[in-house]
Amino acid sequence: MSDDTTLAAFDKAFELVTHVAELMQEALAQRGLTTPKAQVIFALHHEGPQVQRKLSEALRCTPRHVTALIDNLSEAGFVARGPHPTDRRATLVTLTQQGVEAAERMVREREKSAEELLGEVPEDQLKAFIAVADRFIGGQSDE
Amino acid sequence: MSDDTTLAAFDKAFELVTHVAELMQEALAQRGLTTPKAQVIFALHHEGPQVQRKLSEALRCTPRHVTALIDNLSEAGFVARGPHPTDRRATLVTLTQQGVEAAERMVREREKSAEELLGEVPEDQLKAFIAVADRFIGGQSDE
DNA sequence: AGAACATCGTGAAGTCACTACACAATGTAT
DNA sequence: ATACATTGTGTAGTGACTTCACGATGTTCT
Repeated sequence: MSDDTTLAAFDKAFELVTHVAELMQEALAQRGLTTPKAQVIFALHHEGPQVQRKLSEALRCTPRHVTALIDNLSEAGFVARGPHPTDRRATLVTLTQQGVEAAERMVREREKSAEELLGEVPEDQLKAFIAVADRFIGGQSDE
Repeated sequence: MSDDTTLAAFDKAFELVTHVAELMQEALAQRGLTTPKAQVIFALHHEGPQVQRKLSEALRCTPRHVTALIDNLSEAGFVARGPHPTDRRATLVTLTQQGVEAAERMVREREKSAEELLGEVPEDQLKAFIAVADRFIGGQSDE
């Protein structure tokens, strides 16, 4: 059947992964960020201030590492620690003004990049892309 | 309003990247490998025995790191160091039997996974996927 | 109330992937 | 023969991330 195309599409997905991962890291590095740090900023941006424990779940890393991440981000001025209103063990992490601006800038750049890269692509192609991507994301057994 | 679809496709690409990267790492970890180690094995598999310097270019990492990688892979039995026929400074890295088997197994699994995941997808959708992926990748692919 | 236990964040220490620098051995050019 | 380039590796360091132990606080149970 279309085995060749199937394989080509499969390989292309890996190529895409490599390439996009690289692009993303470069873009973030330019702003002094790494992927997990950006994840923190995004999490705070659209979930609001959060406790570190919650962030560690969102990033799927240890609470200890979140401490380090927040140390780093707060030193760089993106976030700030504050007291939790009811639980005095917890600290509430909030985006600073600079953090909010960074988040918004990244959102705008996402839109700009999407338009630049895919603006001319016909809609049905995009939908096919999404459909195939969902195949990857959907069914899978790691065994 | 293909803008929405454009953004959706863009975001989907990132989702795909995250997901596939994870899948790949899990699959490799099961065999005691990491991404760069697997790259070494593949490079040797379809380029034949190579000098470390060459591998460092293929992996775009420092020669020093290749040394560490090969130390590791050779300890695990996947590759072996041998003398270079003409240049006595260089060592020639070769796949062991176990290394060859690992490479072949991974190739087979790639085919199996491709079939499982994308086997039922119509060819024109796959082609659209590839076309869109190429938009991301742009004008350049190394290798 | 007090004892027992769970939870939040962090210090200390370690692993792992990776880098920069220095260097000995070898190859190449003049 | 001298000078320089190149191959691989030791030493040392960074950065992301983990496990373990602990003090401070919150919760529950009698």
